[in-house]
Amino acid sequence: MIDIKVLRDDPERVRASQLARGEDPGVVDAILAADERRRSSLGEYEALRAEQKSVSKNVGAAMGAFQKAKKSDAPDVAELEAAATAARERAAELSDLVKALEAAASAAGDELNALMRRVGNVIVDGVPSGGEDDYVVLETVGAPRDFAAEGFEPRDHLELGELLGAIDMERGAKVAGARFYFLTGVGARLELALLNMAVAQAIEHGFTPMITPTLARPEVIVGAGFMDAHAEEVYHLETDDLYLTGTSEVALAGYHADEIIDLSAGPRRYAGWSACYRREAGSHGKDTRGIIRVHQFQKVEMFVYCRPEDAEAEHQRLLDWEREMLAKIEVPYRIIDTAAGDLGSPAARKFDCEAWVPTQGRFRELTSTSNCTTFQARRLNIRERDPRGAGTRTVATLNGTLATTRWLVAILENHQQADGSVLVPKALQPFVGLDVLTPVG
RNA sequence: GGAGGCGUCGCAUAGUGGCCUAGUGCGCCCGCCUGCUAAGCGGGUUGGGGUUGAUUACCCCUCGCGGGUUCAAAUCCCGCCGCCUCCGCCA
Repeated sequence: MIDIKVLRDDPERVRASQLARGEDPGVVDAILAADERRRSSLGEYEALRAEQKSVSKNVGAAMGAFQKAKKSDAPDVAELEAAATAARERAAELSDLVKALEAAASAAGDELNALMRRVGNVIVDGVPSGGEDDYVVLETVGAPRDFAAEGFEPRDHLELGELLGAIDMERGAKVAGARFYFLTGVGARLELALLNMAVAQAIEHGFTPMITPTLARPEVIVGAGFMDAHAEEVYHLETDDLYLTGTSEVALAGYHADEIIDLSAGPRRYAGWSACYRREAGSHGKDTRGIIRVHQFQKVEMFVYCRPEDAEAEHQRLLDWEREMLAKIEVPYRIIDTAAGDLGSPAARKFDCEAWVPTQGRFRELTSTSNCTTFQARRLNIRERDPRGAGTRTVATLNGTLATTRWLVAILENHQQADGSVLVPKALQPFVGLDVLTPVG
């Protein structure tokens, strides 16, 4: 949810953001009108409610006087009773009116909220306009290996995984269906090593490691923004009305929901380790081979709560920490600035790091870091004491990937040798306990 | 799975239909007093929204959350969430 004050003060900025996202800028005017209706409706209700309260208080006094007279058999009992009854009747009329006005005000509020929910976060200046293909490449790091010059045809990650006894797709399908898999032997070791290296790096940079719930209540999923564009992506457990989270971002965003947190000592940085579940609806036939696109995987995710004015600098830091991880696995990659239309509603800017996958001859996303500014925190009601004075204000949230199961694809393919063995990148060696993965008999 | 209890301001607690504009204590903040500190004294101390150009000020909502009964709800009723106790079951 964006800040309605921004929309009131600078509607043009919101219109421009909507246009860049390829969404309806007209919703801005609809919101301004609905906001006007809500405020006048609320004013009417509150005025009458104030009157009703004072009248009702008089009823209390009249009733008191009457009861007292009745007890002491005073001569004016009948008059007092009549007065009390009359006052009560008048209060009853007012009460009905107030109820009607309250309903109207609440309906006007609902209408405004419904419109507000349709607006994505206001993009950060500089985000490219357009859709999925309109990203801007910010930097390319490293160069792809020339396998032709080395004299062999690279094997894809699944072929390597099977040679090494690291990946078993067939049995994954037998147990859980398509897009499920077993990591076995060195595959399991490699994933644990990667995730442990990510956690170690996070700790080194002051993050608090977290192991999070992977089921979340509806309000947390909605608050984190996963019921907008990703609604079809989320597994739902109907009997319990819980959702399987597609990333620990959900749990970490919900962690401080409805709290006023203290950021005076700097950002709160969490590194969440969790299994992630995605339905991959609508991607039938895409990436069906191997572990590139699967229903369940592991991820270490950075999640930060910080002051709104620090969010852009923090976003750069998250990107730097992602780059540090990518450097450790020694694969070529590029960084893209995602276009507005491909951001998803909570993000104001998103950088993806995409690693080179030799057998596909293209870059594939390994990390994604989003600056959600105050959008996510506003929905989840996460605030801080305003350092500039009285009151509270909404904090900013950001997230970014440190490692996922998909990274194994890039590691295996980029470090393979002609005989099907795979060299373990130096930084990863102490975590795996091996220098090289060799094919099994 | 069954039975019961509880949820009030940062913390502790009072409040069982109108005197609640939610009291009291602790903590915290401001001031006074005081060689210093402590004590003492006085004041302040939930959050959200609205009116106003802004300040002051005023108004509405907020006693876990959402409904309902009533002229009037912290208080009565219903649902949900959370915590606790006992029994059963599983490990």
